[in-house]
Amino acid sequence: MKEGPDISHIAALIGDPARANILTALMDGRALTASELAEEAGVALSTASGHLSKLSDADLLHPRKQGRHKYFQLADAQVAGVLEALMGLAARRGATRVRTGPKDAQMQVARVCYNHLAGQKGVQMYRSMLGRGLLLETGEDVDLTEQGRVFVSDFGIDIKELQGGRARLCRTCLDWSERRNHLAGSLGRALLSRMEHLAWVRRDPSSRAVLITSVGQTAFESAFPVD
Amino acid sequence: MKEGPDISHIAALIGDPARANILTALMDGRALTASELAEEAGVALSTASGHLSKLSDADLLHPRKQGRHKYFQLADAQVAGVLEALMGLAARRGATRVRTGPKDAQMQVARVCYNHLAGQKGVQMYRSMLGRGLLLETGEDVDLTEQGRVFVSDFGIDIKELQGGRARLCRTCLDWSERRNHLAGSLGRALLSRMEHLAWVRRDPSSRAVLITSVGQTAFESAFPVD
DNA sequence: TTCATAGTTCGACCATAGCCGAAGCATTCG
DNA sequence: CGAATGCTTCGGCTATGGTCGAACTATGAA
Repeated sequence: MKEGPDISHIAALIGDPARANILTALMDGRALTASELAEEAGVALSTASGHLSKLSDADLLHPRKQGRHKYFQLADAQVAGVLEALMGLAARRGATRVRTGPKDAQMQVARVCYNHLAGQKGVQMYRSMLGRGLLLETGEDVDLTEQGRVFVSDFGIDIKELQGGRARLCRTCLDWSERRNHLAGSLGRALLSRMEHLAWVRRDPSSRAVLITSVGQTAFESAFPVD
Repeated sequence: MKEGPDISHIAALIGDPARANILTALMDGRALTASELAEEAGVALSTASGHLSKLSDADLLHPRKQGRHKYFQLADAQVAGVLEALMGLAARRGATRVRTGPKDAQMQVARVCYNHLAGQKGVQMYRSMLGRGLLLETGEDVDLTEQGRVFVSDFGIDIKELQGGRARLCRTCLDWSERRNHLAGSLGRALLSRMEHLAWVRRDPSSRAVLITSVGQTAFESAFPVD
């Protein structure tokens, strides 16, 4: 006896029905707010808040505050893997998910966030760059790899000039419709600007929507493919 | 809400410290008795018995009665996989294990159980045959594959003759020192008898120990290799 | 500034379930 | 046939922890 007690500790965290609902709701990698998770779990907000603290303390969740919201995400792929394995054992399906997002279809596809690209296309670009080794994700923040610098230069962007300013080159921003990261920072701004210049995209003057041209459609997909 | 509650149910089972101790003690695939598991978990036998029922009801454990003992084993590799994944997350080590087995070293290596081979060598033979597709394991019981029939015939055993008798051709028997299965049944008996005839082994007349000859040592390893 | 929304903390309540010892079966051994 | 061992069931105790509403803090909007 006196063994490592931690497997039981973690399993006990997952073992509460409310917490299990929270975790399964986050299984697809999105980030949800405390209120949404409370509803998902079927408990009061105060109760959910307690659960979310425990899950975060145990490093199963990764919380971030954005404005007056607090978004929660699974801490990493390993956590998702454990949940996956448990689901395999449980062999049950039918978790209902919250479908959340903006009403306007076009805004959901692509829009401007401050001055960089957001929406499905923004997330796609981020994930593509990450998956192909152009970006390095380190906890909260993100950076360009050497390979990424080459790619960006080839794209027609002068990195040295960007780094001159006070703004951070790369930053992550949580996409509020996709609930995933996309790229912000001066590089994010430069990429959108460059795509406008190449006539890949056109900004709708009356909204934040970004329209993708037919030439841009093809070019974007080949520049930022996702598996 | 109203989601599949089962991931929480299973996780809650693993989440109790006593049950987690029981499960980790079984992680290496051995089978242990209720009493041993009670000690391992650090609880009274009555308490452990309740835990073991719950784990068995949820199909995490596979119980078998043998004589007046009741042996418990992890239900399958998937269960072990989930525990493994949880341990990876918990990143803790140091579970102490019960070291159990007969005192006599030679008996532990190889001995006769009824009329078939038991001990390390018996388990090795069983696992080798299973791993190489000669044996088919189906729940409680076991059977020869077509490939296995060829192998056994080549070994000099007349299968048709064995099948004539009332006894079952293949049966599993739980090895009390290794706590794993080995092969019993008329085939198990025939294999031991054949190995005696080939002078691979010699039975100690004063005990149940089986002595392996030097020629047998080599031959056995090449006939029943394990990775 | 004032109001509304999002989240946290606190206090009180209460049910679940883990725990043990004692008694009851079942199986083997002498 | 007892006697001993291994396990299960039962009853009663206790504590852990999940739950909510209400009060409080922080951020953003009007």
